[in-house]
Amino acid sequence: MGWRAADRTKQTLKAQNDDAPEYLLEDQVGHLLRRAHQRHTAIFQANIADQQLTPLQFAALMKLADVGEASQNHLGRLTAMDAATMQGVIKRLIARGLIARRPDPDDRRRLLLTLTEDGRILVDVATARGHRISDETLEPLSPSERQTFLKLLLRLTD
Amino acid sequence: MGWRAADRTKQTLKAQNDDAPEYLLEDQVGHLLRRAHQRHTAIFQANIADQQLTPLQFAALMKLADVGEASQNHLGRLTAMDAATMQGVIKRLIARGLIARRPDPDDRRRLLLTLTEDGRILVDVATARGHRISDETLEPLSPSERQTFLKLLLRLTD
DNA sequence: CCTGAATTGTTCGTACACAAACGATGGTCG
DNA sequence: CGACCATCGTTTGTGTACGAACAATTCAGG
Repeated sequence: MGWRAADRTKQTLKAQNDDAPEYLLEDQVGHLLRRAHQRHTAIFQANIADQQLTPLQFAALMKLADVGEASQNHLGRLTAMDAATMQGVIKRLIARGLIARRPDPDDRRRLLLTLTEDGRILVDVATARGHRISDETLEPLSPSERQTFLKLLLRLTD
Repeated sequence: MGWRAADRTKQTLKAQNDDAPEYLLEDQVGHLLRRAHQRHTAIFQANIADQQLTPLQFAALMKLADVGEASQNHLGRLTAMDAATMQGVIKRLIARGLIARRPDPDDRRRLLLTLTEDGRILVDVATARGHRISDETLEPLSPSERQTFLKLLLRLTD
């Protein structure tokens, strides 16, 4: 169709002459957040003692150590994980014997999660690593910049 | 050596009485980066015109519109995607007819990628959406705070 | 020229991430 | 009491993310 070719010409000219609506990927928050998160997980992998432990598994363990006992969904909310995602994370942690699951006597829908002895040991070892990972992630910033950044980042988190 | 045992005791006491070495998940950069990224992708989903288009597919399209033509690996580097990840992203974009692939005459290992006419049309429509998505993601911050945040975030991105 | 190192694209396996639908259970309110 | 609705855990399907291994190709050095 003739109009198609005409349109394409116009489009090409517009793209060449007018760069007002331009979109630079490297300036977009989403892309920067994704890259910063990528860098953080790489730092995590390099510094966490246990090579099998992932950031989400680590978060679940630490939070469980914090609250002592919680149902899957509750722990998921505390760690910002989807129920379906939590399903897989918990399954792998149970398979490794780091957490245990027992039915809630007061609510037969719920499964209560607790750390096992091995889980508690791992948490003790990994806590220092966690702080080191956070430090190394923020290493490009000065102390005051870190504080500013974390304050602003928190406000972009619902 | 005596000072060693003394130090360890001091550490243990410190750990028991003082909760300085405690680990609060919600204060850790990695967790905050993850949650901010989650929130951004939710905003993306809600605001991008095409419901099938994902953030990564969008990034690949926009970058390809920017550079005109690139091999898979090259486009992957430009968009911070692993070669294996790029594989899947490109496959889906080709299946939807948004990009085309042809062999590089100068290097038979390479496959050159370009936008199709449909891809170019989608890019034109989605550019405004992309800016709106970035704005809405940064909405909790004031203009000067946004500038500060983006500057600091960029420095945490290798 | 020719052998070894590097690059390109592919596949496989594991682990998030989330929408959607499901059965089982629990609480509420008429 | 009984219908209704919310919540809990599970499964399925699609789409990132990346390490690892692979064949084909290119390139650099001797």
